[in-house]
Amino acid sequence: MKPTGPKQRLPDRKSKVTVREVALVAQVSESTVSRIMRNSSLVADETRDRVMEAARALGYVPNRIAGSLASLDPFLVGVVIPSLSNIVFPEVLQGIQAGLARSDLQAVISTTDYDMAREEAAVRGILAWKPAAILLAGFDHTVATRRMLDQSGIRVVEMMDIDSSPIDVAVGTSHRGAGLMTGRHLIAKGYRRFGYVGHDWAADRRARLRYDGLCAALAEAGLSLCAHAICEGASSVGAGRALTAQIRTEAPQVEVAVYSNDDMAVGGVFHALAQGLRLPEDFAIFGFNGLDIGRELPQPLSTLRTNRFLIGQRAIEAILDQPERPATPAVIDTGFEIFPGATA
Amino acid sequence: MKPTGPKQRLPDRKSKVTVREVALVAQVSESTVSRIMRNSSLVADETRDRVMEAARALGYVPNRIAGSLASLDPFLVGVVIPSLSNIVFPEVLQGIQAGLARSDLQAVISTTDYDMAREEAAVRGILAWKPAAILLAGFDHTVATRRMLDQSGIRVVEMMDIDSSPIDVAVGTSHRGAGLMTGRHLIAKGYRRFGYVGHDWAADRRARLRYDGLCAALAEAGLSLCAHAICEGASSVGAGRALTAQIRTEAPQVEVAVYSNDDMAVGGVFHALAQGLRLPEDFAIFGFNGLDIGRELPQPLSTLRTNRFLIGQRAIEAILDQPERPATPAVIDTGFEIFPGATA
DNA sequence: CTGTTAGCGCATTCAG
DNA sequence: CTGAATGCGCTAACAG
Repeated sequence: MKPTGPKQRLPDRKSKVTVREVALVAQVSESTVSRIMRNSSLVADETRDRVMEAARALGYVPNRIAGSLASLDPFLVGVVIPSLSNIVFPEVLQGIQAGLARSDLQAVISTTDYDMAREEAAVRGILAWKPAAILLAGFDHTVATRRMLDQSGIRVVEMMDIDSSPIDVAVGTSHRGAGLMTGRHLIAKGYRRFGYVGHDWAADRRARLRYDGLCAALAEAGLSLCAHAICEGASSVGAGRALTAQIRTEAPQVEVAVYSNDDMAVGGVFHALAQGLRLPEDFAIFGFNGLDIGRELPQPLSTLRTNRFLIGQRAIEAILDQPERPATPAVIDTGFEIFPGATA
Repeated sequence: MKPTGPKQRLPDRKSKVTVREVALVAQVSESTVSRIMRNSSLVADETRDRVMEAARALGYVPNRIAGSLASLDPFLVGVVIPSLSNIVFPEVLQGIQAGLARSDLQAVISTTDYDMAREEAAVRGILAWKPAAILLAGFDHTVATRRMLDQSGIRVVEMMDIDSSPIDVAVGTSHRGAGLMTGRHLIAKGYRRFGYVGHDWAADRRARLRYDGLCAALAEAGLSLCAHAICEGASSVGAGRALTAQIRTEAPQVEVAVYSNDDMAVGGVFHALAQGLRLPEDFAIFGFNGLDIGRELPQPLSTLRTNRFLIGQRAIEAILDQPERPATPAVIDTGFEIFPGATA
């Protein structure tokens, strides 16, 4: 009982099947296949079925490289972030992926290791794909990067921070404001002797902004920091733990330490735990970010919560809502809030 | 003193500058520009300089969409991972970015939320870009995904796990082996009453493999688990903490609990800390992954370390070393090791 | 509703 | 060493 109809052989591995093959099998023109693949209406159902069947049988996958070239429509969005080891960036990426889910855009992602020259290379490489938009972290870029971004005419989102003037649109929160709020909150709680435990500012300008805000708050109250402990390199639980030990030795009078972020602060809590210090009576700790881990500590970490997921999501929404670059730069503030916790 | 030569106006924002414009300005043919932009040798230095200058002045950015179409060379590599909220995946991405740094490939990244249908869509979307390779997590794919992957003929790397037969190449470690090693190690240390604290297996098959390995090790010694505590949904410090409280109540005889991963285990440590339990005398805790956080706990977490960064890096190296899919599937074992710690 | 005709911007033969 | 021609695979007007 062998069927007599034309047997459709499965395509060889790697044999490229294009609109042409599909059109031949379905007995229609290439344009018709193209229309159908792009859900263009105005196609007879019967034709559509025939074409879809042929496409399925052949395992046809439309070539977006060709499609994008022909239509000049963008199908990619570039993302350039400093790193993935700081948990906040994966969180931003989650928001980006969530925002992208309802569109047909895909993300090309590069990391720079906080190196502006690498950022420049990444931006150049991504612009070559004619993306719908490019998302970056922060406002520090080389002049060449800035020039490329500007000339590209595409939408540019500077994420995380809103303390400078954006090229196009900035999405994030005010880190100086966060520092200020931290200081005022702790002063209101009665603290007077402040310490600061931080990591390298060269790489992390936003940590510097928060520090500045904190100092401003102290100055308002006629106070100033009693002690500093700053490590080289990136923030980490280990560094926070070590620096806390150091500051406790060098400046035992400090009542409360403000940390550059929650990773560092968790290190501080671990030091306190290991030493049997009572928090916040013997020593108070205040972080920044509102990481999940902080909430699950034996005593929840006092910190200032920001929403990194929202930053990524809003960034995508902004470019989806308005694909053309507007005449004047905009700022989208994703805010922050004090999380009282129990360590300060 | 106005120069008389032809003034080169800076291009308008968005005015597309192509090889054509550069060729016109530099007084050469488009082919010559193309050669130079691609570092092809066989070009006179003088010509090269003239062209480069023109390109720079015009702010020319080669269009990779067109380039890729014309040359049929791939410039992208696709990455499809379940999520970014589990820290291990950003770590894998770090390795991927590191591996990519020395190549001219860029990564298109999609997340699936552990949904095989979304994985299928992501794979389809990425294959449309004709990537050099596609990197996935695990071995569970829809038949359609498998078919596309197979027919694409490109390199396919299945990451994380090496407990099944790969389509092309698998890079990761044996999770069943890890579970086995965990059980044997703890039995050798004298533990006899085991509990298990885990998260949802439906989403995380590797957790299941580790569990199976653990049970096998217990069976070898004529033992079996005294207690289970499993939560719905993803792993988290909070869940680990809550389930630890539960298992301590329901099965107080348990000497040691094996956790599905370090996030859960850290939650267990926090519970112990909050309850004033002595680790490991009153209760012992063993994790999986070897996250940084575990090492900085007041008592370092006993766990089994894997190297996620290495998985990503090796995956990229594999495809760079051998761009053609080999005849027979391969396995790259990135290994694991016991980290003794102090909690078990 | 469907087919035909032109490119998209570049890389790649080939000639010179 | 350089230029002219051809086409990558697809979409976008146009006709019909």
